[in-house]
Amino acid sequence: MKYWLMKSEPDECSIDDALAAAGCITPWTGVRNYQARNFMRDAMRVGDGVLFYHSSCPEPGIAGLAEVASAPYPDPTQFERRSPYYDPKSTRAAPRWVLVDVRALKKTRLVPLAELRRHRALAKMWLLRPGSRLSITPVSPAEWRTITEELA
DNA sequence: GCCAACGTTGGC
DNA sequence: GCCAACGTTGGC
Repeated sequence: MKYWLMKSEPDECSIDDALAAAGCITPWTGVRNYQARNFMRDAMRVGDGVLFYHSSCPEPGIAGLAEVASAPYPDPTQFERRSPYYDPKSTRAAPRWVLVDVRALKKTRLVPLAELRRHRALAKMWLLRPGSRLSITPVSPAEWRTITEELA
């Protein structure tokens, strides 16, 4: 069992949107970074814990809890010509981008980025590394414990 | 809207 | 394979 932090722009898909979706399932479309893709493709397992993070918004921070709900499969938006995520270099025979389904579990209080930064126990969190912009990052069991206790 | 950090592209 | 140019991310 592993843990992850996944960023979503609340304008696109907030924790409320994710909880309102059928079965609370959101296909995590639009990841176009190889490192983030590789985490989904190679490392995630159904049932892994997910911190649902709101980014590029007035109050960036952790907004909810979720879990990985599917094996990786090709991101359909890479084939959709009108999608902002269309990738003309990808083919159905050899899809370049994959995603997993994410099941939203609950909305939490918003834990702002600034609060995460203040936590000594979280000093090594990938999200907090200087210059880190990855939209999917691993979370250690200790970091997961610290944050979920913070939310309790 | 700014800008620093980072990833990708493409010419050579 | 190098590296300059360009695009994107995302906090502020």
